[in-house]
Amino acid sequence: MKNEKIQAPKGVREYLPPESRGFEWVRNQLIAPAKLAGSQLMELPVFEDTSLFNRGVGESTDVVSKEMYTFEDRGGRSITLRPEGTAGVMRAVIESNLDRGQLPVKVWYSGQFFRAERPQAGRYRQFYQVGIEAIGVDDPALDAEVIAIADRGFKNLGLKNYRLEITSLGDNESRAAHRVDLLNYIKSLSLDEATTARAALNPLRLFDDKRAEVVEVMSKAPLLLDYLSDYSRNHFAKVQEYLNALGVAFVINPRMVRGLDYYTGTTFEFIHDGLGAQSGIGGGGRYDGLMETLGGQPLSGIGFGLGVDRALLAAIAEASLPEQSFNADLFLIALDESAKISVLKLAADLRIEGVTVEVSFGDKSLKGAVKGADKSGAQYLVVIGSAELESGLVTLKRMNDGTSISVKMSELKGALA
RNA sequence: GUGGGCGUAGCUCAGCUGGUAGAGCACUCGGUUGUGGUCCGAGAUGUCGCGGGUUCGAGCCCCGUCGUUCACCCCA
Repeated sequence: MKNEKIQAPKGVREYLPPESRGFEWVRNQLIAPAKLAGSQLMELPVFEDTSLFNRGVGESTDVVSKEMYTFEDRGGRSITLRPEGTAGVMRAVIESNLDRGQLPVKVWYSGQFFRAERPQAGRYRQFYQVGIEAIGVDDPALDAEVIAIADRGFKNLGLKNYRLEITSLGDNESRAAHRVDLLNYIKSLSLDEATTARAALNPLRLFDDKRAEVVEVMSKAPLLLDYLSDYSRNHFAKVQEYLNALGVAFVINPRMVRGLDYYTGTTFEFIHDGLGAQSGIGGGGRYDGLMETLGGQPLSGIGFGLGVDRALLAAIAEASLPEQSFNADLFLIALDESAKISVLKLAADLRIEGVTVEVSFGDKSLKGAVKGADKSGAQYLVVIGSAELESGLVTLKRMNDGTSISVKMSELKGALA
């Protein structure tokens, strides 16, 4: 009776060797600019009280209304696997009073997020993001810096075939004025029921509809950018001025819609053209009311989330992923049982010195073991048997050209250079 | 939640108008005593996703189901 194999849950993307090297590299490259800018790590739980997302992300969003992994724990509490990162950061900041010191609070995070969507190219039920948040200061220069940090991350990957789109969603005053006119405009259209329902939840969402007829009528709809208050307009103009000064290329997309309700003011998205339908590789924006909504001080903040899975796909699409082969410096083979202890000890000693050493295991023939050394990509090979143990001399073989020299076992490290 | 494509050896796939399965790569062993890559030889491996139906006979046809993938919706 054979046991059935267990598969990974639907929609998860795993990164196994050797591909995991690319994933690791991409994640490190994406977050490096944030560290250079003074952000510090925040390690957060992957599950939170469900109400955090209901309140923070917004009940009207698809993310909350139909894509959350929500379950009851053994104490009867409603728990949700985090679908995004910002709400959790805010919760932790408020809970631990991190906003009582020097502002802005600057943090970064990295990890898994979960949305119960139908999987697709570049869209997974468990996906990886790196992100930053800068909380407590409403300065357009900070907006520009945050955007530039994200842009730098993508440039670190060698990506070229992407664009940065920005817009401003304005302050409450701006949006209220626009909303009246937009709703009136939408009312004048003859839209189907489902679309009208969407518009009632958030009229801006209609700008995101891909159907040709909807795109057509919405092209004449009033744009939020034309309703910005003086404060918001000046703020947005400053952001653009700084981005230009920093040499960060962008286009203004007045119809940009984001899927989370907390965004206000500066909002941005990075779009890559080589990924199929799921083209967004990162996005973010300012959120004025979020802290207060979650029970904290009325502080503004700005942040972004970058999709590691999609950034990796983009790097692969652009062939910008560097060769990430893992090469040990040295490969050791024990010829017989009597040499095993010496080999293990030698490997351990060399590793303390910072040398990467692999050891052959198992009852392989010498030929098989050397073949293993070859496949490992190790630069050098040493075989140890009774002769070596007696003389203290080993044959150091350079694998790429097959040449070898005789060296003292105690001087191996120097010979590896 | 809706729709399309695809499930055959570890991987990539072939398999004619239905006659109880194949290639390449990878893997293991060998080609004289303690040294890989190339070459040569030998070898192991599949409940053809699963269940049912049609048929003398199904990898191939039909139905269902599960998985996977792409797209809609939405988003990283």
